Amino acid sequence: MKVTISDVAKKASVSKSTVSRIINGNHEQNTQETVNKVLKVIEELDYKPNALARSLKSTKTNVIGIILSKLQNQFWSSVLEGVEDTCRSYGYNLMICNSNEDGQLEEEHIRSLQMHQLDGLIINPTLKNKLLYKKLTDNKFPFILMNRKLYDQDVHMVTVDNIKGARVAIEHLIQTGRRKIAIFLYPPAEISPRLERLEGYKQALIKNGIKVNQSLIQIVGEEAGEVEEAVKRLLNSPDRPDAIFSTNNMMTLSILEGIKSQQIMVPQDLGLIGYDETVWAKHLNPPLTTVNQPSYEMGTIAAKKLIYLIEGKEDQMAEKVVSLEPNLIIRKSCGADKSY
Amino acid sequence: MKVTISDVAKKASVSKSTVSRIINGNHEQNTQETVNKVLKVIEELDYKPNALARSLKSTKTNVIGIILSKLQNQFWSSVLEGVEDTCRSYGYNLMICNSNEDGQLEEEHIRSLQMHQLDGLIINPTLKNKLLYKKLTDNKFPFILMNRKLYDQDVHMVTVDNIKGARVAIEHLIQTGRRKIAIFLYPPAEISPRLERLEGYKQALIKNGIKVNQSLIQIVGEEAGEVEEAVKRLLNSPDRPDAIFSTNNMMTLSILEGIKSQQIMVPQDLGLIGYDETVWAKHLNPPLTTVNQPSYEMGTIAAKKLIYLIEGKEDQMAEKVVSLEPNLIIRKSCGADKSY
DNA sequence: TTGAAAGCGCTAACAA
DNA sequence: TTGTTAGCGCTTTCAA
Repeated sequence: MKVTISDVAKKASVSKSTVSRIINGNHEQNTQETVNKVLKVIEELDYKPNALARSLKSTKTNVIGIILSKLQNQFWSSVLEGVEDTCRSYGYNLMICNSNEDGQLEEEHIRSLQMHQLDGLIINPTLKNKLLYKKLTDNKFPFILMNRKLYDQDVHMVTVDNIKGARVAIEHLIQTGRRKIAIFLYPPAEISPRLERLEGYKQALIKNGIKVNQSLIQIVGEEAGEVEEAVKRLLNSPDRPDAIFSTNNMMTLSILEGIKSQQIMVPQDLGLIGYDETVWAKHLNPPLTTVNQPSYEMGTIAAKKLIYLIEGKEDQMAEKVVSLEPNLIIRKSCGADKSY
Repeated sequence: MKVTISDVAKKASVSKSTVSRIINGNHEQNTQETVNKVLKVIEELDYKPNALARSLKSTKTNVIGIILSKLQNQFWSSVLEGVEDTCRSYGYNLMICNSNEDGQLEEEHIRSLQMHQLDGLIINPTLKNKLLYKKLTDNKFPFILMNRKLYDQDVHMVTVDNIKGARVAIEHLIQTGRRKIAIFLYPPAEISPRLERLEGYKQALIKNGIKVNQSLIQIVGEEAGEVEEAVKRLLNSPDRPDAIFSTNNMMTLSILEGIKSQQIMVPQDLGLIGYDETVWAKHLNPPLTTVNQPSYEMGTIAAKKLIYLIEGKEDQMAEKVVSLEPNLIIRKSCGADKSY
């Protein structure tokens, strides 16, 4: 049997309002006696306030939502941990959805989460239907976009400087003597991390007087095997590169696979830098040089931003668009460390 | 401005009950005319029913909760994906919490989730306070335990056969000529996957007439560096093993680290098998032989079980305790594949 | 075929 | 210091 505030009130011989005041900590005016009495009954009955009823009145649920895709990617599970930790420390619960990069699904999730009256939303947007975010803004619904930029709307975002991430990686390759550097990308479409990494790649080349060679820009599909095939093709072409820059951590594993099948040695014959630091990067053969993104911080910052927004503490909040800094973790795969 | 059922009713010149019937699909008795009229207004106003109010009446939220720890471990993110996919396909939302192996925190999460009137809970239990699960059972609160067994209570569980997982791994090592096989474990306490993996290890040895050597059973703490140290110590002791069985995927990376620092070759000098298949296992040097656990299935099964339980479809549900089968993925690190 | 009204469990304004 | 009451947005019984 569910125990409600009325049960507590009855058993303690007080009114519901008194109980309500006490469970909400507004008992400055109550006798210590009543407070103790009520607290005792709450304990005895193991009374748990119904958050639904409370929220219905207060129009505040203390629940936020997060819409992600590819949970299995370590980058995202790390972001999620950051969000979860922050939510807990601020007294919020978290609802999680997986959009799977499907715009339709993303829309359904947003709708469903709004029906549950969530206080706000953190989204890694699919960008398939930009009207979605526009509607949220129009409804004054608090939300934060993460990782991918929405260029033409003035919304809160937490991103990483992807131009810099790519530039630093490519410049490092150039400094250690590589000249024919290939970049591997999933189809950029309008996805800013992909576009920006390509941009950073080009900037670094141009700045160092190296001509951008279109055939070294490899845009590959996400189906199994496509990356391996592209690597093999490229390594056997006249444009064979002396280094590869991979822009995704899963993709890097496939690239390695492709390289190995060609009996090519990393880093002697080919330098390699991957995007995203992971637990396994340093255990690959050779240990992988990576561009590290502050994923956990991205989660904590997005969550804090959202909570400030919800609680009207815009003053405590950083700029509307936060851009985090990536950094290069140098190991052996890029060839800078000559101890092989 | 929030639009409520009253707004719709007013604008459509019908009563709230009529609107309610229509949004819930109970409009067999309504004129097609009224239905269309109301639907049109709902569209125009972009009306979204308030799930809080609805749930307050119906005492059903269509939200379930999951309490995990170590989200960053691929095993768990894969489980989570299974749960999420299943929830979506059955029309449930998912609240996620991280217990961080902290019994106190676990209790707070359960309490908080119950306050939110969740329909049920999936838990990877810390087992720090068994009364917690007892109370859930006493309250007839639907919940499923995952991965770790609760031995002395009759509850719903989805687990993997860890005795078998370990046995298969060890038997494979024995068959390929290893005799001095070490096992690395985090402190087992009452955690069934750890206890069972140790049990499977012993069973396999005994069955093959190999004496269990206590100094080859390495129980190591979870602090950074402890595993590496233990590996180094063991490899330089008189009891130096000819194979190592790692019982955790993170631990395996540390073991590899320790091995490398000793200039020992895997698998020539030392065979190695790790627990849990991961995206990176096949890319390690040498490619890692692993015991694969059906993690995604564990998630889907746990979620389905819970939903059946919530919806009173116990008949469609498998046994109260489901045990899944692990399988060995043979690569080079164990030494069976002699192509080195 | 539709509507009126009670009530889910809680909070808060107002009254005592 | 405490209680009474209205109402949050919805569903559902009962009546029309």
